[in-house]
Amino acid sequence: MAKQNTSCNLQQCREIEQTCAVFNLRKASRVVTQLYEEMMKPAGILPTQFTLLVVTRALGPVSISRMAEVLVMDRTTLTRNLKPLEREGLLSVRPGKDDKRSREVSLTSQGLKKLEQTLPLWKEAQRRIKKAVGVSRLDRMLDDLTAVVDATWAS
Amino acid sequence: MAKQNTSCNLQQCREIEQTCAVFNLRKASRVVTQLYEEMMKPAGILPTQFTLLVVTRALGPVSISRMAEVLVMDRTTLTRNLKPLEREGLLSVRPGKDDKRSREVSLTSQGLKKLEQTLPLWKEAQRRIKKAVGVSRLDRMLDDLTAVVDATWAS
DNA sequence: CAATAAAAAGTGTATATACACATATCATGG
DNA sequence: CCATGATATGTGTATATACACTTTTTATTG
Repeated sequence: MAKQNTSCNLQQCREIEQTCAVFNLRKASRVVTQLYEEMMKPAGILPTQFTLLVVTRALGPVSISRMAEVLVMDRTTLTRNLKPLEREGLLSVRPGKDDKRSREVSLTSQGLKKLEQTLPLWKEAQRRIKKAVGVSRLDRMLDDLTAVVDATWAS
Repeated sequence: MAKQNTSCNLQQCREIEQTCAVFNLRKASRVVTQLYEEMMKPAGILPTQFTLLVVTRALGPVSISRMAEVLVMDRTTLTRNLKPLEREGLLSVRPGKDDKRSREVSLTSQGLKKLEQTLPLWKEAQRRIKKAVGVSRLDRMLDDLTAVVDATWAS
């Protein structure tokens, strides 16, 4: 009897592709990021950057650490991601008032303008993906994604 | 009457955070990637790299373009992502036999060994996330992620 | 108050991602 | 057979991501 490889045979590798959480999450992220990038191109902003503007608007002047916490993102990643937006004058990052260690991120008037300009494009992207996968499925997935973040973060 | 900002007010920005597909997908990707990275650390391999080994095993000797297609990843991204694995001797990338333009990716014996070594760690990571969010929810999410990829890719 | 621990942030390095552009090879029609 | 378009890949550049390490400032404690 020819002995099959017991571990990591073809069948098993196919199963991994289908069931691996990180692979499928990253794959979906790539695809959806592409869609939003395409839609937001007229505004000259990337979806990741749009997110930073939105969060800055929501949190008001906010420290980098606090913002990273909300984004569930490494602090140093955020520091670098702020750079292009700072350069474009959409955000300002200034020394904190009370605590000289901290720096506070604020939306500039240009940043607000960009936000307003991008909003309809974001809405159109949301409409597209809703239409493509269905509202109920999308809502369910958003709910599940939040659950995954909360549960994984906690563990 | 003090006029509120009609667009991009605080309330709206909070709603964007909660409903934005790309933001929530990327956030979940970050968190889950961290978990798998942590679990796979003993094997000295990153989850993204583990995925490439799995796909190479599943597809056998395969061209870069074909592999990128399966991964739903830009071809040039794959080219770069193969580099560390090639350097480590886990994959080989050699000129194609028939078509001199193409290059074929294969798993080396070291690569197979690494795959077998990492598999139990991957399983443990899968177990962890299943336990954290529940099997039914995870299965449902994987299903939805696939649907999103298919639907978005098509549109 | 001085020493020391804790907190906030930045930098060096490495990987992941994709677009625009360039190069090499293959296929096809005259 | 050769010109031309299609195909397979690589490179330059830019952003996204996080870890290890460092620096600066604040808080704690003896």
